[in-house]
Amino acid sequence: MSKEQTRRVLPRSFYTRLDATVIARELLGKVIVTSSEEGETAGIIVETEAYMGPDDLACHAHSNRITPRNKTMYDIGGTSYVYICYGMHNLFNAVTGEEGMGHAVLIRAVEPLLNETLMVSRRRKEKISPVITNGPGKLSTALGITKEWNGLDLTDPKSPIIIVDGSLDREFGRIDEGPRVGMSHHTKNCGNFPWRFKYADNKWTSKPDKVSYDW
DNA sequence: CGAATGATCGGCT
DNA sequence: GCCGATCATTCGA
Repeated sequence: MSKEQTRRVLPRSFYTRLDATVIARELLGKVIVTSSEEGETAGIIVETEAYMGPDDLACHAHSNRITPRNKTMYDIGGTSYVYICYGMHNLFNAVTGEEGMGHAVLIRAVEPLLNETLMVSRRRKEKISPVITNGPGKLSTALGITKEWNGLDLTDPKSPIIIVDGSLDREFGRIDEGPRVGMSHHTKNCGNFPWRFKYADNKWTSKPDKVSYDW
């Protein structure tokens, strides 16, 4: 990563604000940069979901419960929270809020920006297409994110994973809001909170691509 | 210690 | 659209 990009790492103050839905929205268009021995890769965030602490039944931090898995969710905003889902997928979140709050933003899709070749090969595919990064598990594979990167400081330029303000000369258009994905068993209340954010006209977003309240 | 459960994905119909 | 893979994690006995 260039010196110029390093200067644009999102600062702590970006993450420690309230609430997570604001940050989830503002993370759209920002850039995740990862580095490993394999090389450097980067993607533009095009889809996010907010998870908010004790009152959000779908959040790992609901009811303020603390377990070995979710404890980094209570760290200060700007920390990475990576966990294994369905026994095989690494899901990447940016912790938000102050220490102890248990808020985070899940990154659900990115648009490849740097080193498509490495991302395609990590996904064991032949060519670049949205299937490389259009899901939370997929983008982690493409960017080389594993649970070993849980608890890292996303605001430290020396971290293997950081989020920068790409200052991209791009117009991303309208933002869709809708219910979060995978909430079918949370129909009680939190299931239909409109805490999923995505660019309406970007082909790199995940499925289901329809934003609906028909349930 | 055993059973149940996923903030998913990919293959198949 | 449906379904099985696959296992870390959590919870209860």
